[in-house]
Amino acid sequence: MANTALQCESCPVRDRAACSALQPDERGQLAEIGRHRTVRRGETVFAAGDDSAWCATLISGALKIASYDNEGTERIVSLVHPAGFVGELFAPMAQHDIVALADSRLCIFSRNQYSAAVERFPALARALLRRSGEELFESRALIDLMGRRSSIGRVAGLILALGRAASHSPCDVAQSFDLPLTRGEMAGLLGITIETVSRRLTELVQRGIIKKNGARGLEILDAPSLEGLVR
Amino acid sequence: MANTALQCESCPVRDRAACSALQPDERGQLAEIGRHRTVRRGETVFAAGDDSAWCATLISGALKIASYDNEGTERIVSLVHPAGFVGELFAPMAQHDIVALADSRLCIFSRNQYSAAVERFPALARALLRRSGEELFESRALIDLMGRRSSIGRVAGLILALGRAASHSPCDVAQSFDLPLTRGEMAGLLGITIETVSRRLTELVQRGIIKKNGARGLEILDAPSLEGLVR
DNA sequence: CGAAAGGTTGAGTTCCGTCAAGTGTGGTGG
DNA sequence: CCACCACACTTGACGGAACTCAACCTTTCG
Repeated sequence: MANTALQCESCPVRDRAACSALQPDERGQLAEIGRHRTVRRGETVFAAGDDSAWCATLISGALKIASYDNEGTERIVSLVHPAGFVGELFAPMAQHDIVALADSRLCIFSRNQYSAAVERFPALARALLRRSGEELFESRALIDLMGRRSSIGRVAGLILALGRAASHSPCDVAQSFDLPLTRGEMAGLLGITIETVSRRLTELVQRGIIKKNGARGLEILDAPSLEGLVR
Repeated sequence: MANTALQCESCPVRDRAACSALQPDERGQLAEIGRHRTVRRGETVFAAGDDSAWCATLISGALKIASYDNEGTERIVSLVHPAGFVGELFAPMAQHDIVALADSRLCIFSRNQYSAAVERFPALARALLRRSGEELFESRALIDLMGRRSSIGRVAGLILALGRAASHSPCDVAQSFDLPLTRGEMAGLLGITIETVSRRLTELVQRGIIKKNGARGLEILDAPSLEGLVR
C-alpha cells in the first residue's frame, strides 16, 4: 500500500466524483484529510467485518464488492468504476469484501473525518445522494439481469453492461474492449457457474454475435442481436 | 386517489422517515408542500416512463418496485416498507413501476419542491443519504439471495427476510406473520416460477420447518433449519 | 521453460421450467 | 344464505437447461 498526498488538479475523476460538487476552497479542505492509495489486482481494499473506519473514491481501475458463502463460492453484488464511492458512512461495520479487479488508485478518507465534511458541506451530501441513487440504479439493473431465466440472456446483458462501462458515455456500448472480469467473476455476478459462462460465450461466438481477442479481449459484432437476447 | 392535508403529529413513521431528521419548523415547511394519498392493493403509484415529477414517503402498507419483460413476466427489484422513500430526485423519468402490494398510505411531494427542500435543509439530504444506503443494502441482500443456485435456499431466505420485515426490529424474525406477497410476486422477486415457489413451500412444510395458516398465513417452526438452508 | 492459474469442452445427472389438470378461497349477486 | 365465478394456489408428468465432475487446452509469469 502506497500513500501520497492529494493532487486534485490532475485527478482524472475531478469533475465526476462526489467531491466535484464542492467549491475549490472546500475541496481543498477535503483534500487535506484524504490520501492516495494504490492497490494491485486481487488486493482487498476493505474486508467484511472491518469496523468500517474508512471510505474512498475510486480514481482509476475497478473494484468488486462481494461476499463468500461457506463453500467459498464468490457472490459479487456490485462493480465499482472510477468516480465511484465505497465505504459505509452509517453502518458500524463493512458487510462485504471490497477487492481490486485491476490495479487501482483510490482516494481514501477516515470515515469520521469524511462524515464531518458531509455535515459541513451540504453540497457534498447532495452529491453523495446522487451517486447513491446511481448505485441503486445499477444494483437494480443487476437484479433485473439475474432475474432472467436463461443463462444466455444473463451473459448477453452482462456483456452490454460491461461495454457500456468501457465506453465513456453511459448510453452507448464500446464495440471492442477488455473484459475486466475472469470467468469465475462473471459467474459470481450472474449466479451461474464458470462452465456455463464459458459455454454461452462460445455459443455467442459461434452465432457470430461476438468475437474473442485472446482470453480477455472482446469485440461486439452484432449489438442488436445481443440486445435481442436480453429483452 | 384521495388527497388530504398532512398531520405529521400523528404520523406513524414520524420518527423513522427521512423527514424526522428535520427541526419542527422545517418539517412544517415540508408538510405544506406534501399531501396524503391512499392507494388500494394493486394500484400503480408511479408508472415506468412517467416524467418522475413526484416522490413520496410510505406511511403504511407496502409497495413493490418492478418491471415487466415483453412476455409480461414481472420482475420485482425492490420491496418498500413504511418510512421508505420512493421516486427519483435526479433521473428525468421513472425506470420502474411502483405498485401497492397492500392498501397503503403515502405522503407525496412534487419532485421540484422536494428537491428545493433538500437544497434548503441539509439535514434532509443527509437523512435521504442514510435511507439510500439502507436501500442499497437491502438491494444487495436481494442480489445475494438471487445468486443462490438452489431454489430452496432462495425461498428460505425470502421467508426469513419477510419475517424480519414483519417483526419491528430488523434483527429478529417474526415467528408468525402473513405473507405480503402472492406466489407470483415471490417468484418475480426470486427469479423462479410460481410452481417452483409452491413446491419448495410444501417441501418446507413436509420437513416440518414451516406451517401454513391459510394461503397467506405462515408460521416458522424451525428457524435454525431455515437459516441453514440459506447459508 | 515449466508451473500455476484461468479457460474450454465433454458426458452424465439433477433440478427447474413448461404444460396441464385439479383444488381451494374470497367476493359478488341472485 | 348460498351458488357461482374468478383468481390464486397446488400437484403431476415430462423435457430441457444448467450443474457436477473430469479431462484437456491456453495464457501468463516467475
